[in-house]
Amino acid sequence: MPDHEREMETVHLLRAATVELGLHSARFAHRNGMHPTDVRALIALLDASRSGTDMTAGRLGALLGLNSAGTTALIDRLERLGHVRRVRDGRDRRRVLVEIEERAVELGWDHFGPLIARAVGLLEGYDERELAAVRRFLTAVRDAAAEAAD
Amino acid sequence: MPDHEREMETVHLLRAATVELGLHSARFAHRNGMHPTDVRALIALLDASRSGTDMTAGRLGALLGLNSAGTTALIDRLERLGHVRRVRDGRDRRRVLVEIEERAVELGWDHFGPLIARAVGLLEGYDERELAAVRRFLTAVRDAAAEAAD
DNA sequence: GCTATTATCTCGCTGAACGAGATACTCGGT
DNA sequence: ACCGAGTATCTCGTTCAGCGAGATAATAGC
Repeated sequence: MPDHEREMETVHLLRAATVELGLHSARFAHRNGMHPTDVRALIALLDASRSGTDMTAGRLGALLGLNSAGTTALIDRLERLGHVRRVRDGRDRRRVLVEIEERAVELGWDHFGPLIARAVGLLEGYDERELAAVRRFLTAVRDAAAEAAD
Repeated sequence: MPDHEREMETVHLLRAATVELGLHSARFAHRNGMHPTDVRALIALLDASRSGTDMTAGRLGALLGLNSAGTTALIDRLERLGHVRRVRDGRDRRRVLVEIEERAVELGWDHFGPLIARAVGLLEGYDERELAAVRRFLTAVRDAAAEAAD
């Protein structure tokens, strides 16, 4: 049986980093009178916006694992806080598009920006092979966790 | 202004991996009739057990950011499911030590074991410098997120 | 046009977590 | 040895996120 010590310790490091990032996200939520789910919703909206897709209420709820009632309540909360707005889809008027407000984007950047900048700065000191190693590891972990969904 | 493209994409990868790991943990919770907080509690108990520290009710609640009422309810839930047991501390009889049951450890290993094994297997293909790069990155991210707590 | 399907919302309920305060135990000072 | 301050946990009543069931509104197929 081989010696897995350094590899195992690295996996623990990944978990520790994940926990701390979760706590950091929870602080953002708390500081702005929100819940973890609300933050996840904003992140999903930013991702959609970045990729040019528009987000409907139903799709958002499905992404977060909420049922329709919970989704409505979620969007109500975010709308009340001024972080999103509801827009009826003109093509299919059953659908409600959820759009993120500029204010929410700035709020998120204020909180997560410094951390992101620091991580980017760190990686700038890495050579090509080191950066590739990090990317390969993160990609594989992401895919492995995603695959386990069945 | 420098080109941050590859570094920024790597940070997005980290976030994606974090999200997927969170979902994987949520599946474990759901599958066993538990809530995210319960899983976090079990992880904290495993960490304490690994480092030989014993965990009191109060310390557990503080770690998870719960107040005393919530902590009592959490331990009640875990005890009802047979995952932990309460043990009065002999030295300071105000304190309640929370000990994890072997059954819960096995349950966790069944769920997270395959993912951990896969990550370890991946890292075995890395040379010394690549592994060090991954460890350096994760350590720095963990510390940066933890430092932001104030 | 009429029916089936899809998207969202409303209502009533359960349960996690909170604040306030009760209870039980420990420890330092006199 | 006692008393009061401090500490650890638990109890009670409340709030609110999320669920299940079902209502409402718009679209699509025949």
